[in-house]
Amino acid sequence: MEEVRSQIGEAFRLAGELMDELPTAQNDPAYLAARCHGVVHAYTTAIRILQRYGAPQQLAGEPLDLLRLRSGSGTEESGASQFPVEPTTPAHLRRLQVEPFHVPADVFGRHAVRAAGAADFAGASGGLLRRLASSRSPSPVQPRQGRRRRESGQRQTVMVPAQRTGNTELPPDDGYTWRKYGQKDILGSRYPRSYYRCTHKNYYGCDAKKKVQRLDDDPFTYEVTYCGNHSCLTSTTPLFTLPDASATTATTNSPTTVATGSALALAPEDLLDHAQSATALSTSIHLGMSWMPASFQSIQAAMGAGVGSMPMDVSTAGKDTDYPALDLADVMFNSGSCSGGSSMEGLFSSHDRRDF
DNA sequence: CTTATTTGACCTCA
DNA sequence: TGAGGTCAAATAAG
Repeated sequence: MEEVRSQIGEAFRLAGELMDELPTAQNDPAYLAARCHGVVHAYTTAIRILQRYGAPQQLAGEPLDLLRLRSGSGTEESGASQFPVEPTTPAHLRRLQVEPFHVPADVFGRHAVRAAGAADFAGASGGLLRRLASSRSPSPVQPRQGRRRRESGQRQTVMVPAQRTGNTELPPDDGYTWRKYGQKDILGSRYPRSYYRCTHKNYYGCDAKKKVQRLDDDPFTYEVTYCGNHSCLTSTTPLFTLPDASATTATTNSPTTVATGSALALAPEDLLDHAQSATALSTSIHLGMSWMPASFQSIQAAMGAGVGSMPMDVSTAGKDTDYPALDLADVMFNSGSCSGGSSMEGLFSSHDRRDF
């Protein structure tokens, strides 16, 4: 249940951040879409956890099913109307290596790597103080075992643009939560390389890791190398299958979001199954993504009328005024701050009493 | 109190 | 042998 709370809280937090960023990011639909992806992902993860606790499939899947696009009602199925991924310097987004490995789709989000970036590049604190302390009392170093570097099996390198709003020095987020465990100056590189592993390593034995390094010739682009698969709970959730993943709009989306629209944890064969069979979950998410473009127009419209009214604008601007998803959105966006306190209780007080 | 970050030291491998 | 990857103590932050 803690994980559910965590995921729901994360979704609220992301939604709150998204609201805060709307004024500055309103002209960046690709970024906004990525942020919305993050919110959906958090909720989806919570749903999957709840399903493990025995929530009926139908009930647990409802919120996402509510996102399902009424295929007959819109024009979103045409490639040209897929959400407008900004052609952000395609050269920066190209994939360097193509191996049977897949990176998360949400490379533009930024919630997961907490505060690492600022500290990374500002060069903070603890280490220096510790150095001073340890210099006074150098402890004998015990030989340690198990530092294996081998397992260079699955590896994938992608180029990710730095954030274009807020703190551009924050390393890119990919929808997972990472914990930094090292930083290294690389020979011939102006910028250090940071090493991250999955936050859930200790809980789920998740071995996913990534290296993040800024490019020498383009400090606003990060080279992110993913190593290993996520085996943790949240990360096994197929993140997003972007609309074109199954066919139609390969030319309209950025290479990164197109080619990498699946979770790390998915093996190639899984991806095929994933794309072909379109499981309930992925379908819901998938269609939920398709729901975004129309919303953007509403968001843009809402900008002029005041952000606070956005949820209602979304509901009224959409073709389907009975979009049940809007109830979810309404809850999300009307929940006030992302701190989640009272609104979270409002949502889950009854569940808590059920003592999962 | 718990969790994340920093960073020097240590380990592996080319 | 040295570059790159990892560990873990010290520390910061919430």
